Amino acid sequence: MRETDFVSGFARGLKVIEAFGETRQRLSIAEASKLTELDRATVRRSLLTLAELGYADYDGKFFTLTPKILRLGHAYLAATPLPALLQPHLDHLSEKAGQSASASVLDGTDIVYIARASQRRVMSINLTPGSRLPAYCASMGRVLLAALGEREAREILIRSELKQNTPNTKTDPDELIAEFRRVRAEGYAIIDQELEIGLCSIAVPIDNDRGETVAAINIGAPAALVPAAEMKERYLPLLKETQAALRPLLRR
Amino acid sequence: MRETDFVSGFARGLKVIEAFGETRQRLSIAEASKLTELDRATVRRSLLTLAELGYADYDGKFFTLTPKILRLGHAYLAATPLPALLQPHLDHLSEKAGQSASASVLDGTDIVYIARASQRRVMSINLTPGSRLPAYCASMGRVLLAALGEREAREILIRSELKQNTPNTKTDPDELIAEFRRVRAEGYAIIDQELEIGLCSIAVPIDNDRGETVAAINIGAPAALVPAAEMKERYLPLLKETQAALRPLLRR
DNA sequence: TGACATTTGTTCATATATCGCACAAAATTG
DNA sequence: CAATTTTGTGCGATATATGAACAAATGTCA
Repeated sequence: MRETDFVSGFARGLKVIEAFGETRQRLSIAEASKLTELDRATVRRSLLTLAELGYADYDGKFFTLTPKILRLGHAYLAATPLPALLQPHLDHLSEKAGQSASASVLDGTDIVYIARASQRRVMSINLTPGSRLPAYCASMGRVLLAALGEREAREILIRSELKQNTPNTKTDPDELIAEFRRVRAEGYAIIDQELEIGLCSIAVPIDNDRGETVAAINIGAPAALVPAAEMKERYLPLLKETQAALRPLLRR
Repeated sequence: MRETDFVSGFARGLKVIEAFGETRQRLSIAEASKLTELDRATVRRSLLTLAELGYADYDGKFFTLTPKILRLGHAYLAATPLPALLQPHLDHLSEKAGQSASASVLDGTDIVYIARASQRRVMSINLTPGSRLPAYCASMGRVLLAALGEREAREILIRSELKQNTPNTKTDPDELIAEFRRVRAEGYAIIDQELEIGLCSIAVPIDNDRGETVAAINIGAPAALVPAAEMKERYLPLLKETQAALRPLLRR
């Protein structure tokens, strides 16, 4: 790509939108400038542009995003067949398991939820399409990283902030790589309260007809109700069933 | 705002992202140019910028959005307290009613879902946060338009494409305005298969402590199971309960 | 409180980058 | 294979980014 095929004003603007993501709903120009490491004048112009277009509100001091910004992400959810294709299968799976079922894909060091069928939410985490979790400590993340191959998986681990969320969290890259090898061999990943105390989950990959992994699906359950040891026998058959039902639908 | 406080390259880029929304997952440069009414060279630069940043894939012919684009919308959902605040109440409401419960806000002529607790999906519509429906024929839309006051509501109706989705759909502006008056007086709106045959819903406004309507919540049910006539007695008390529980939480 | 220091928002001139047109090349279509 | 559509690129006109300078607001400390 040539230098002139890049619209830096656009790139800067997107960076400004993402600056709101870090649990900051209101940003002053100076704050946004710090977060994005862009010049204050530049950030100001981006923010005023967002306000002019209705993507943000401005009270003279703080900018806040408006729901119109959801159009951008929705463009993906509406236009991509995968989420809509997975949804009814997740509903069915969730129904049969009596637990929440989700689907996600990898984006950098995170997994991104693209569909979800939830039973009553008992966990503190509120997950919807678009929600993100660190891949290294999520069952779907393990499955997706395992599908990448060792070198690429290791590169992502290096870029990840391997945080000890709970006493159970595995944070040693070599131990994780070994776990990916097991996941590849056995076809599923189980997380026993590595992300949050009280939460277990089990995931399997979703492959297209070429055998490429395009997503992962999982079932999450409260550890109090379903000990990690029982996750496999209770839910793996259901996940495998869903996996098999989806394979012929995923052409390309 | 001064002319020079507007970054048109940014605005053009956002328009390009939205072009994917119209159920088009793959766009060529020429297609995107037509949809956005932007010059081909401009669209090409925007698309290549998106690809360079990882928001889009490019196979040399077609561009597709990647899940990274969800970061943009998620910045809103994560940063705005309203969706997270509403979610547990919707879960509870959905549980008690045995039907799906949702929350939405107004964006132009559309309502935008910001949170949802779904029971098994029987309807053809797959709704997630970010999903949009025309306000004039949705129960939450009626509630939100009614809250605006007559002149503003009428302006939105004028801009709306008042489509006859089903034989039940009300499309006469004056009839709709009269209905808004009733909604304001009685505090709820019911839709009887105006959007889709077989789907009924009932909605109430969610006000903050100043009495400003900040969102609407609803319960949707299959007409086959719950006739429109029964929606009020079955669900209005539950909705009112949720509405009351939320009021003290919405300071500002 | 009031003086000083710091942070924040805004403006401006100018160097730089982008836009959109026109043309050429490539791909698609019938 | 000719006609049509789509894509890539060079260039002049135009729009934007930059960083310094200033003004206004905010914070700090005696």
